[in-house]
Amino acid sequence: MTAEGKAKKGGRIIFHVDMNSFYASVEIAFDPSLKGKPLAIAGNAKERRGIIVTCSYEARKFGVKTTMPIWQAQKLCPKLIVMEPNFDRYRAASQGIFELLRTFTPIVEPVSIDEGYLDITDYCEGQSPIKIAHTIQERIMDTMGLPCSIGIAPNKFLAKTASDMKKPMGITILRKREVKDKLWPLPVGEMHGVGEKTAQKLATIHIKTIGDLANGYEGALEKLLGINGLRLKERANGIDRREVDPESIFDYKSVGNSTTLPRDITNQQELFAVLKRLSEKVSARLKKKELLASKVQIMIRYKDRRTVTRGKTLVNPIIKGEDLYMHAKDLFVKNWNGDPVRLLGVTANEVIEAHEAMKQLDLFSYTQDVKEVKLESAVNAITRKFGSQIIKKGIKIHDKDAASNTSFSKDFLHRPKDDGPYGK
DNA sequence: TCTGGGGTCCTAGGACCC
DNA sequence: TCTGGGGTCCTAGGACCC
Repeated sequence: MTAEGKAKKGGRIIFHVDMNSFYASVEIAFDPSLKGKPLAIAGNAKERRGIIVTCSYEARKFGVKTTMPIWQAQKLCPKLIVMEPNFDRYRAASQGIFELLRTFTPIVEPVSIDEGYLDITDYCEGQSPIKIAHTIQERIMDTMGLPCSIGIAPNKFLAKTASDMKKPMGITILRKREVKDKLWPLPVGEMHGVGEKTAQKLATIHIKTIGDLANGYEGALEKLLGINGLRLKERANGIDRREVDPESIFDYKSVGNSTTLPRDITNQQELFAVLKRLSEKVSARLKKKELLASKVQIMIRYKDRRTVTRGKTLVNPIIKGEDLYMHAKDLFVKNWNGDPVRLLGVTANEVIEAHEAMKQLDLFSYTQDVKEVKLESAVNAITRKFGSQIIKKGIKIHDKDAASNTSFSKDFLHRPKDDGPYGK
């Protein structure tokens, strides 16, 4: 059947492109002398409590794994080279990759710094999907020196599952009719969307494999896992109706920063100082994205890892560091029980677009560069005049023109994907 | 010497209203 | 004497992912 025929029938051709050991690969591409050596990227490399974020395949041979504490990794591999992450470098590489991907189809949905979905159904131009996948893989390698794996399937779930099956530099096709043979025999915990807790719950109703889940009784699944139980059953049967959405990247819900302290702290002034620093960080990121916070939330994790979150809704949306700090501090003093603190976090929730808010209210012309606008005073003026509710209601979330100008501006601060259960 | 930091989505339970 | 029932909205916590 031709690509056109498939599209008419409703069948899609979805790619999932997944960079292999992304941070480590970028470092190696940047400094080729690292090639062939066991390399690990670790957050907080100098502090205690640092963990491995990602590592090269050479390091994996020693048993080094993502989320492993640094000291443990070094015990397994004494020659391990440990580097701190260079996020700017990774973001730049990521931008290059997604720009390249967009030359194949405009329907590209980045899901994190190192992976994304493509819908190439209407952009094959007579070529076979597998040939296109090879071209993509080669181009990313030739132009940036970075390896990736690609999954090809009729939907997102199967494409993602497929990209995990062969690493590094794999290309895997997963057809719906192959689900029974290739997925059903696997332990249910290897499915995307089934973590440790869900796998434990499923075991209580004797669901151990993906096949068990695919044939599970819907009533029991819904009782056990809610709506997610039904969704998981569908996925286990190879069904996933989610579309590849290029706009989803501009849909921010929250912006937050948190930090695990080098040691547990009980001194209130010290904790205030940390909250202040976090508030400034969040503020800087909000300003960069031209967003305002309608809610502020803090997170406190105690020595025993018990974690408490507390938030409040604001009358007027805020963006300034001092404002965020004021509310964070207030939440903290009202909710801290005095125990030693291990982690603190500050998050801006229910963020709204300042640009859109202002545009909507016609206080600024459409073409005016927001960067020239004195955002804070403008926002204060708006909220004084109209109140935050009006701003919220006036927002148009998606705007193609605004979106294209800020292409790739989304912060990709996620840990790159570790090679999954099928990884070698 | 255990276990980071960035997110999203879902749910239970309470407040409130009629 | 022993207290409705439905709906909505909000908050905090949990599960999951990269």
